[in-house]
Amino acid sequence: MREKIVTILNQIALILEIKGENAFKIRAYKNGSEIIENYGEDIVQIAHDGKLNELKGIGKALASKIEEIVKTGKLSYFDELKSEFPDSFFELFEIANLGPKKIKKLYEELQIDSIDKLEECCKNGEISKVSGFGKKSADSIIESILFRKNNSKFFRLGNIAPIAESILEFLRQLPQTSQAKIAGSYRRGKETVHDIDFIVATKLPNEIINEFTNMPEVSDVISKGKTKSSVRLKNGIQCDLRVVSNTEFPFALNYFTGSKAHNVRMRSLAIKNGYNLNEYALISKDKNNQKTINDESDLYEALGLSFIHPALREDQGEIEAAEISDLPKLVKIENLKGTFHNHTTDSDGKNSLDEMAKAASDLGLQYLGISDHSKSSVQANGLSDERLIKQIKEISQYNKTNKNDIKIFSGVECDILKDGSLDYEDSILSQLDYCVASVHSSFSLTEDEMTQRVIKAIESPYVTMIGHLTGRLLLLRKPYDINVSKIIDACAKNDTIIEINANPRRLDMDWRWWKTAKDKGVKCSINPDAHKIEHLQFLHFGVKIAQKGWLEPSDVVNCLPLDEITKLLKQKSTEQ
DNA sequence: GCCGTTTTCGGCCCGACTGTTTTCAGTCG
Repeated sequence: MREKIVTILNQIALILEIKGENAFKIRAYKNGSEIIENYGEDIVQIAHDGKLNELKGIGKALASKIEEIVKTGKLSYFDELKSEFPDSFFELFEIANLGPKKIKKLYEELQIDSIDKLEECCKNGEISKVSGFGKKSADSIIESILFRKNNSKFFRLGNIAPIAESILEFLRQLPQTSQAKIAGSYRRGKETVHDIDFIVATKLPNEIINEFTNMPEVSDVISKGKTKSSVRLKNGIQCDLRVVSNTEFPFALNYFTGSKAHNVRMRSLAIKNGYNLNEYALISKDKNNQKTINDESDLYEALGLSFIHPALREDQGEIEAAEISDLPKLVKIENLKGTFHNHTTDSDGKNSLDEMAKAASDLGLQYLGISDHSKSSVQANGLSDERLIKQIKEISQYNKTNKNDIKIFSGVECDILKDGSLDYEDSILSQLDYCVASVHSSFSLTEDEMTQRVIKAIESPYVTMIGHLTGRLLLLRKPYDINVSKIIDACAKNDTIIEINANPRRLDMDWRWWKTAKDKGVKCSINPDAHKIEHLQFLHFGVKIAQKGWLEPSDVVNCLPLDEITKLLKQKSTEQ
């Protein structure tokens, strides 16, 4: 439903652009679409309660439209607007360098209302009849169409992290570089990004830009100017470079880190304080009040704010919190003392218990939870009752040897069966230190059925935490229908932990929900879902997501040292 | 269409690059 609202509001904005409506009205719809997309609670519930216009940016008009969508599944205003255009029309906005003005022209003069027609008109040269479209435009449109066919628009954070970091390293070691950082949604730790933004401070911009466009990873140069350049890498992702002076660096870094909504707040705050803020400077209207800004924290301070961690810059209350120095002290990777969701060769992992234990110990962890698949996950070589009991004994033996100086907890990733029951009898589950319960089958239940199914598992005294709550695979598979808000309430009531599955394909539960969960007292466990030793590194992505969800070490159970986590797990098992 | 510590009207961020035309409009971030 959320997705539907987001799409409708967004498409209304596009149509209004075509119609040449007031730019601020268009912005209001785009804004509304983003607000709904990023809102951390149950938007359907809020709509039912008639509380939509309590959200900043959603006024009367948008609220009533969203309510109509929630109640009827459609919006008559939108249907009316849309009736003039075929569905395929909206594809045109996905073509790079084509915006509303050009699309309008193409539509009016050549009746282009789909990508197929657009491609045809570019190829047969007809497009040059329209003023403003030359050969270069036609070629670049054809190229964009081809790219869209071959690549999805977004990339997973985990997939591009290695190349992003290696390009950053390359830029940093250039003798002309004085500072370099990655900005954009990558820096904010978004789960998917559509480009990587680099900011470099130098006195020799031309040389930096030349080095950038000549990197071996580059497949083509999209643009190249005096202060900025864009390239496409061989793996398909776009990289943007901004070159600035040392003085401009903190402003450029801040501006291009965003988010857009955060920037708007920053700029209006600047105006309120008698400044003008842009990507190059903070200019005081009063010449005697010019501030010295050496880094981002100086900038925040100048605006009366404490430093806001990039992960929080989504205009989700961070500005208000920074004004009263009430920002969370975010969890960091070094706070993690152990982790729980990990597989071994006993089910579908690639490394043995001993290898996993050693790798975890090498990372400095004090404890490692082993949770292989349960028997219903036949495809993953799930453990039968006997094999699980055997593993429990092996782990107990292993702990006695104290090998690798790490404590192993005996767990299982237990399937939540279609009716919400668990994959083992209580007599087996009670022998474990903990249990991660996950859905691995029957994904297409209705929202109510799926929600009830998972709640039933949450209510089991043997379930310690819920694994990959929505089952989503980023850019591959949608989350299954589940009412996250109700799940959070059930977890709060039953003292059940929710995991952040740190596998970059999942990053589930979504960061947008964590603030709500935290406020309700639900604890988090950051788990790599490791199927081999290298996967333990996924914890880094999990921490980013936790940071985006405002989580502090005290919200994350695997920040507890060994003695305290042992106590917590025991407590849980004696409640039964 | 939204918003309000100048509050119900009047403002809402703006600079760089490209491709086209020939001084600028459109797009992007």
